[in-house]
Amino acid sequence: MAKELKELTKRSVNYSEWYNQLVVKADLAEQSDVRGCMVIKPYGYAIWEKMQRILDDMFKATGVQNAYFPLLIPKSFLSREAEHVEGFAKECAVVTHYRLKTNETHDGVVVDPAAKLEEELIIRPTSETIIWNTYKNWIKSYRDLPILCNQWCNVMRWEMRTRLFLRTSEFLWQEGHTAHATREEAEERAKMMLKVYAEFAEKYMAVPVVQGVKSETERFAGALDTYTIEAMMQDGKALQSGTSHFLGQNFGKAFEVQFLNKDNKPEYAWATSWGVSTRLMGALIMTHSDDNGLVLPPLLAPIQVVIIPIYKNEEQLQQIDEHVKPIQDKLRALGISVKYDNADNKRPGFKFADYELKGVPVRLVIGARDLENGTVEVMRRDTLEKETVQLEGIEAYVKQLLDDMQQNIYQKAVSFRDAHIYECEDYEEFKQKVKDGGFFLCHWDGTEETEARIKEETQATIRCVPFGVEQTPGTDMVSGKPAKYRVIIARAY
RNA sequence: CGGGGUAUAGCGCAGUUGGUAGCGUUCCUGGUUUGGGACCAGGCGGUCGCGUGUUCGAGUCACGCUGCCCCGACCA
Repeated sequence: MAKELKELTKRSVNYSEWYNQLVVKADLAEQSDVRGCMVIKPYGYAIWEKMQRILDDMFKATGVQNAYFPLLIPKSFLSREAEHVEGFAKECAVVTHYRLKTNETHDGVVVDPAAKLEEELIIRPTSETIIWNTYKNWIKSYRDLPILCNQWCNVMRWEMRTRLFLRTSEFLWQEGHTAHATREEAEERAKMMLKVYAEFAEKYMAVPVVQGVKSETERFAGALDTYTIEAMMQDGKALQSGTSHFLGQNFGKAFEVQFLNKDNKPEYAWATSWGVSTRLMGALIMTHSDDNGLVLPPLLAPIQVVIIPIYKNEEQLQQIDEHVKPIQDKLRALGISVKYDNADNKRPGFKFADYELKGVPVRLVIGARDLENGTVEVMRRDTLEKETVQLEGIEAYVKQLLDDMQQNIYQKAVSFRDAHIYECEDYEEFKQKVKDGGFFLCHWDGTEETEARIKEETQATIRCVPFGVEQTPGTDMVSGKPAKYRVIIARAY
């Protein structure tokens, strides 16, 4: 075990491989035998659960309620909205039969051809269609609006190439779907949810994000506007971490969702949808981790503090066991999750390395030396600094330390990102620099041609038109045409 | 679906001009250890991806198939 874990590739050598090994060795997830699918292991799932719980509370604070809609979508639903079907058709899993039978040699099963479905069912790649088909029955009057539903579920998109957490055929996510009486209200909701995502990313995940709006080509299939949060990974590539779509009346019209307004006139409902997925786990891992393994922000760490005893014999261990109990109780009283690892089959050095690999924020070490002096050794995962402190008041010390670490991890990520955002006016210079990663603030003439050319020549794409950036008109670096504003261009996952 | 690689023990690998399977690690047992990934001794574990061919004989050679990995296209 020991040496096997030690062989974590350095980030600088091969970022992709480092990421893969980290996910597996930190016990977060592994590749399933099922093509393109992922097994999320208990430790990884514990982080996802924490994220879910926080997000869920944030949604509810804005009036959203949870609901659940079917996994299977009749094929015809998907074709109601032209752009939507165009966007997803190529990656849908299709259910064609409902029964198996034993084969002729009785040593296996085959699909029963007699059980062919009249209309094929699609495993949802996203639920706009089935939800709007349902909303049709729910919405008659302006008094029925708004409808603010969210569902936690799995979806399936048959991707060509998959990567743990970042892109898997099946993934877990939440998808919110709202219906409104006015355009303004829907647009406001779409922007509101983007803010929720941004706040969650920065406050809890300690992942700084750029908020913005997508260009037309990068827009969600069927949306009028797609708002996005873009995070920067440690290799300088962008990761689209959450999106919120203003869908206009496209789905209202496609599914004939009409309501009578105050003037007793029929109108189509206005829609939004928004989602974040287990991809956020990828963002979390790639933003903070180092060559020793995972670094978790305290607010999301399943284990915030691990206590490790150092002992020479059984008697000493018992002494330490007794000694640790009140410390554990005091920490727990402050809402801190603590694990005391007095397992006898692993040596301290192994435990140190293992909990670092798993990103546990704080480690307390207690040995004979500490028993005598009334002290404890404290190690913080973000800086790997060790310090010996008095046991008296340790709980307050740790509490403060966890708060500091949350801030420090965030600040570190902000500094990294800001150091890799460049304003760029020259296309040749851009082509050179973009290979090494980073976000490039460039003037864009707004044409698809320019966008396509950049993508083809550099593999970089327009991530978004950023909010909160002072925009001045300029000249497009590719076409030389006038540009109204700057966009963020980067290579992306 | 293109371009490149790879397939041998749970994992990571070696295997020479073809001669009948090996190393490291994990795991199990016992003992000594324990302030940064312990050591010693013993043990379990393999139709060499699948198929066909060449040969007295194939992990090794030839042909076909399949899986996986990496790089593109697609995408949260």
